[in-house]
Amino acid sequence: MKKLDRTGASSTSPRRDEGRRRPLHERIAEDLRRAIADGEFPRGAQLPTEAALAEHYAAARGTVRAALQALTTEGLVAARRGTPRVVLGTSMSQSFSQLLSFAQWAISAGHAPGGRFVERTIRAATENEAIGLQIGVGDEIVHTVRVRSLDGTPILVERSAYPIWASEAIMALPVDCPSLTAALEERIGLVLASGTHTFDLVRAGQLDARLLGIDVDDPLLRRRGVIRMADGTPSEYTEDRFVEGSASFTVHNSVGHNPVTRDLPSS
Amino acid sequence: MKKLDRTGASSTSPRRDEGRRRPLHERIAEDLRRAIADGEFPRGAQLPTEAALAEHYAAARGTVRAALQALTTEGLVAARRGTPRVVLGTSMSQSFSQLLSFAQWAISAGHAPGGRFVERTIRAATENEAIGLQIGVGDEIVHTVRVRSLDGTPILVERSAYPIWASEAIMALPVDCPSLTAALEERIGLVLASGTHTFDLVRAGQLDARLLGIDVDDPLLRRRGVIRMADGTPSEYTEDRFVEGSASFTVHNSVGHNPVTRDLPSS
DNA sequence: GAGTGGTCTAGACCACAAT
DNA sequence: TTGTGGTCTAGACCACTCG
Repeated sequence: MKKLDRTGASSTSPRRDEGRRRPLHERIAEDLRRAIADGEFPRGAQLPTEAALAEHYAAARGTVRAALQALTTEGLVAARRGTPRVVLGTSMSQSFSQLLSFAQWAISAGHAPGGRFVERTIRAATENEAIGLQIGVGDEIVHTVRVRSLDGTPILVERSAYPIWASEAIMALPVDCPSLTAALEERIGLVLASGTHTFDLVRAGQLDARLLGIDVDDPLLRRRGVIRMADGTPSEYTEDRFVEGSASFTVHNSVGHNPVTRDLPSS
Repeated sequence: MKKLDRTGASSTSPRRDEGRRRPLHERIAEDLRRAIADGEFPRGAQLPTEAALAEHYAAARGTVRAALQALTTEGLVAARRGTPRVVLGTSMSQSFSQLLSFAQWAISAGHAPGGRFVERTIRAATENEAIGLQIGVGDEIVHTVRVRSLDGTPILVERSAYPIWASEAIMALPVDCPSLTAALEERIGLVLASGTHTFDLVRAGQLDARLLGIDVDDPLLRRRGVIRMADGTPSEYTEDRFVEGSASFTVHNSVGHNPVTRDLPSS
């Protein structure tokens, strides 16, 4: 347990919101994640006890438990009464923003993301879009279609609906825009906080086939979902269609924490 | 907020492990889930404050926070400093066991689950199976193939690998077994605690095509994953292949809680 | 300024696992 | 029996939102 240090947050240059001291339980969680990823606690190993961690960080037990609970919900460790926690895996979840942003995910995976607008229009919301964005059917939205690529190869078509208050910022973007998430955060301070994602299988339509260079009947892995801001207001309703073999998605769940739902197919 | 009562756990007949009094924070969370599902707190509504809930349940604030954190990670509510929590959705996650068990999910959705063994053999583990079960390549496992149906219609083929210590119980099961999860819990006390699931898209092979009555090239939605016991020991490695249009899966994530990973395709 | 949720402390008792 | 994690309490201070 030598590597666990409390040094974190080297406040060399407090840029923007960054330099702000992070909560202790987050730093403890991060230390443990790193220690696990570095192989200090390999799969199957026992983590230090709550008491040991509390003493090491000079923290109360509740603070340590908050950190450990985070690791538990991430599927990294398992807990049982009577024995120290056990390491389940060595590196699982990526950062939150990496799931919400194709571009951030691609970069972290060592690939070059691309995004090109095929369509940008203002029109009335369909029923699915209205439900997702929590507005009325027929209310105006910004509708976009983008082809997104990895290292130059197109792998998905993205259809998105945005609330009308985002129209100006979206229309002002260049046609080639690898990360809309980053652009909107920079331009209008839009910060994402939570999301809901549904996965199923669809056939390519004529548009998908043409944009991706595949057959009209070829299957695509579809991810649909709503992205929300911190107060729960939806900021985006998106449908991604991935080419066969281009991506997969992994989820963790446990007794005390269940983010996944199985559903009968909807429209 | 009238409906929120602390009565729960009417210990009329403490059968098996059931009558055991549940933790207060779980009962609070359950009350709130029910109140939200019943429309008492519709989408967009504000939940009672932590202080109000603490007084209502005669509980400490920390206990109330534990309950509210559960709802947050389930994607039901969002929290911001300075204002009461907001309801995001009215019913999202199902119980944990419903994701791990096809049968329990089907029943809760009002359908009749079916399961028929097509194969039960003991053989050496493939590489994928060995990694999933954390054993050596070539170690003996129990391999099963089952066709599973909903209301009589076959909708998926399930291939599973179990550790050799489960072989006796599995071989003893009848050919028609709607819920293997329930059977194993009853017979050898196997209780599941956590899981990891990966979703992608594959083409049916000859076996799938024959069992499901589809074409060899038809696409299937694949769910692969490991199910674990409370101490982290893997008890099952499973690959499900769903017929197009027969099922979809939904996930929630948020800034403080990120169960989902996006991956490049693996074998 | 009043009230909210976020963080943290310092205890306590319990159920359970290992010895 | 000892030590673990699970639960719960009763405070405290802070950052933030809202009127």
